Amino acid sequence: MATKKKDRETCEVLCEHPEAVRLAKKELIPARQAQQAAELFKVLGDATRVKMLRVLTKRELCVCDLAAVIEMSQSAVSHQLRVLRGARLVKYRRDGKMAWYSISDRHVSALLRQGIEHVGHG
Amino acid sequence: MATKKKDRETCEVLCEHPEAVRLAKKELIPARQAQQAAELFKVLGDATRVKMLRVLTKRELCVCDLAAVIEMSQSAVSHQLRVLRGARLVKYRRDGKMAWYSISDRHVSALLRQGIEHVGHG
DNA sequence: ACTACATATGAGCAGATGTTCACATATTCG
DNA sequence: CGAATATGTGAACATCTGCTCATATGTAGT
Repeated sequence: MATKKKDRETCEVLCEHPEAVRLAKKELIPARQAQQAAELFKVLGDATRVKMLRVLTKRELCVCDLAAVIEMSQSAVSHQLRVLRGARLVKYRRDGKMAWYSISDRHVSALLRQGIEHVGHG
Repeated sequence: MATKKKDRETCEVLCEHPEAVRLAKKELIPARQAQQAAELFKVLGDATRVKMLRVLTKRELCVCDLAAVIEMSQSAVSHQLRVLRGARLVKYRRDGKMAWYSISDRHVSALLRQGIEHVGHG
């Protein structure tokens, strides 16, 4: 915060296309929304979490099984599940000692799939 | 690297659901593909870049104008454009002193829109 | 109660990230 | 050429991230 300077006006004044700037500014996404979207993408922006989410798209798994599948320590997986839970990308269900996780909803798996497909044919 | 330990076997052996693990492992996304998808999402995982891409979805802009629109220094914007260019998320066109940028293709804007929409109604 | 097991979490650390600052490059105009 | 302008980039810096390790929490069975 407190990063807003008036220095920007220098640029605005010097810019070749004040009209384009004015129009683009009106279409600019609100900072809060950009931040939220960025945070969503940031959570998806880790190979471990991508693998986890991909697996959880297909089937519900407990923490230990998930750790075995992606070949990471239980601790690491648990930490990442916390992140995924915080972003509401996974569903959580407790059954005795076990904690079962699965993908949160169709939007999440669609977003994930779209990202994977985008690099897949590249 | 070199983080692969045989400790994992402990977990695999102890796990309650070896069958589920075996099946899930077969469906597991290749590490390379997960890494690429994660890198794509990582690039989208920054509020400044989200704002930039959003603006560039609507119209082509030069660096200076883009800096004015999102109220960031020209240098910061240029650095981020380098990242976006590296990920092939933006198109680049040079015209004299100016460099014009716009969104790369429909897939990118779709992915971006989907992320923004996902947080938008939350 | 105690033990065994599944999961969660805090500290610490190495590596990545995003901004600023200073300067380099490149193009246009006089 | 030299000055002005637009953009690109390296270094330094503070901050964030994801892992490991140790330990805490919670649950089931004896």
